[in-house]
Amino acid sequence: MAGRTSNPTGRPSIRQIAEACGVSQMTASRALSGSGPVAEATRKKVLEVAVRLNYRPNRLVRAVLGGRSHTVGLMIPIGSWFLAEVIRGAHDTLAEAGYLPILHFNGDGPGANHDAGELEYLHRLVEQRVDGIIFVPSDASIPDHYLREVWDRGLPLVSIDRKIPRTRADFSGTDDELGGSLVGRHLLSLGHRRLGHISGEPWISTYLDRRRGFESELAGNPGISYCLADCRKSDAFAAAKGMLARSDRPTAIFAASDKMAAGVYAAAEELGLAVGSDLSVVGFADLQEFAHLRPRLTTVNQHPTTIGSNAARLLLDRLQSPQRSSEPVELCTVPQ
Amino acid sequence: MAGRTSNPTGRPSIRQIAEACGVSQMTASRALSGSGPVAEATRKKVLEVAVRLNYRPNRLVRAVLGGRSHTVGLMIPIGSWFLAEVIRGAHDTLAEAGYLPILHFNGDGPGANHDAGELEYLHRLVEQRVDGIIFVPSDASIPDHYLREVWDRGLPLVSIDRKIPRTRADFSGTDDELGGSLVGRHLLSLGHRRLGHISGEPWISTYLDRRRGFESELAGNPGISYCLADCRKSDAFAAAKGMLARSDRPTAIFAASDKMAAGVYAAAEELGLAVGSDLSVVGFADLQEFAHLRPRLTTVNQHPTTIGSNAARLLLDRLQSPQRSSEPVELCTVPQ
DNA sequence: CAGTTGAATGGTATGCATACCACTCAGTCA
DNA sequence: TGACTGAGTGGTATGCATACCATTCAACTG
Repeated sequence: MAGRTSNPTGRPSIRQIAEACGVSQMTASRALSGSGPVAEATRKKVLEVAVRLNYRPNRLVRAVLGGRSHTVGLMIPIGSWFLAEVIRGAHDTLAEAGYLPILHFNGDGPGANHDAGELEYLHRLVEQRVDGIIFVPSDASIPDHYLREVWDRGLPLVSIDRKIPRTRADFSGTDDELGGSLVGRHLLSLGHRRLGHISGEPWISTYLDRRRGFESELAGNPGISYCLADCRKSDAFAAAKGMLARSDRPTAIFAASDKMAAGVYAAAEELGLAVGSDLSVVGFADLQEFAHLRPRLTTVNQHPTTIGSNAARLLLDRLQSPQRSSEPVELCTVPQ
Repeated sequence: MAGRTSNPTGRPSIRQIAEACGVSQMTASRALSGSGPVAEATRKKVLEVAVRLNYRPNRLVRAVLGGRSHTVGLMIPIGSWFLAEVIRGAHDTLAEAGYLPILHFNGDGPGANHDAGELEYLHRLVEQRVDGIIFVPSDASIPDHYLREVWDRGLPLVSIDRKIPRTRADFSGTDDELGGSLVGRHLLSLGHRRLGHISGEPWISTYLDRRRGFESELAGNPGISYCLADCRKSDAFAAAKGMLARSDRPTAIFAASDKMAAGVYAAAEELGLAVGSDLSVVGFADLQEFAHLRPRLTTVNQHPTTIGSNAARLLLDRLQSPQRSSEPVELCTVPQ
């Protein structure tokens, strides 16, 4: 029963329906979209034939005609549970608004080479005529020129997790400064007076903000000793070992990410220090990957699904009221 | 310098370029695609103007004309590290072949209600004219009628991780039977003679195959005592407790997934049994979420990126040589 | 010089849904 | 009866890149 009609694509178009019913394409279109007067008998017949032929309207054509594809580009590498949850949040909010997310990222996750891959990916999304782009800035210093290119096309941009300077992109992430100060308050309230902080790449806003919040919280208190290690994410183990080998070693360390916190655990183990009694460790992110660390890691929840959902919301707002002139918007989740 | 031309979408089309150069659209098209003879001077001018106007070809139009969108629907809920890695693998392989993945899944992950959401999502992907669909069957028994609808449109389908009966879909997953037998062999070689197995939902091929492999490995050996718990994923804790409370409790338990293995750990802890000495536990999946279990969980690596990549490869093969008649293909990664 | 290449170009149809216009025909009112 | 309404329908243009055909004009061949 392969009663396939003879159009090139082999899929039923509105024309097949019209021909099968003996009406014009226009009438069929009106009946299907309910956007005009159609005789009841005609409407019934068209709908019935549409169901029988398993007709589905072509969103691509609508996109070409209307100039909106109702798709959004997600340049988010799925490298961690955190980003996977961001994607989930963004997807759900977009889907509810009738938008579909197109995933396209630099395979190696944040930190991969930009100028080669990422720019090409961006172009592919533009060629696919996405209505906007949600992206995670890479670890490298951001070559924002190509983002400007996208903005110049009138495509709204939302950056996730990290703010990027000098670019007209909205932002969705955690209130990192508040998060850092919460950690400071927490450790002080536990009675710690010798504190350490292991920060990340110093050009990433995320780490700077957490550090600022943490340090400003300590600043008001007398009798505090504080040491700072300003390192790459992957060097946390070495940095922590250096910090813990000192005679006046800190009794509590705030690691700017959970991954670094795991490095601190490892360093403590190597030096024969017991996390929990000899040393308190606080992380940042509440990553599932580290949920089984023992003793359990104290950490800051960043609500990644909310971050993703907020990003989608920001984008949808731009799409629904395109006042291009308005300033970038920042939407932060409250940590912990 | 908003020298924007006056076309409705506000984005430069090939016509803008042609007009700006004083040539026909055809010549511009030829110059840009390099698909015909163009005078060197003309080509240079067209390319220069294209760069200046920041022209990008419209893939949607190409899709409408050619009947192929070069997009693939990914109905894969990002609920776990495993599936996130599958998505990553599929993305990378698709991207390399010039295809873009469109993500669309039932927000609640596997196990969510099918007939309502999932069918609508499927229709949305069809309306977006994806060239094929990669999907993860849900926990529920599969109502495959709507998949048949997709297949009838000529869209290739690939199912991930779980085989679904009576449906013409290719399959990419782990060789679960082999995996199960590997676990059996491993535990026997360690000298265990009292073995337990905690299996999952009995209508999911994954669990059945692992169990079959495991049991057939034990079958040839004399003097083995074996007990089986056939439960839902979430009941593993209770099942393990029941198993371990018996006087002839097993010395080794094979849990059909890492999550269940975590349940076994918890049960052992509650009963005062030490994992490692009193009890050996083996999981299945090698999930990052459970990488920090102590003592370290013995588990079977399923190579999720390879599974995703294989799924994409199967789909691309179908798209490149559309012999619709050929039988479903199964591509399995070798575990461990 | 008629005729044949072939490079370089333009013209037009294609796909598909929809916006906008025009038309027919019944019924209504002055 | 002529002018009007409005439901129901068809015609055609729209967007944009490309496939295919037709044309021009130069440089050749015989």
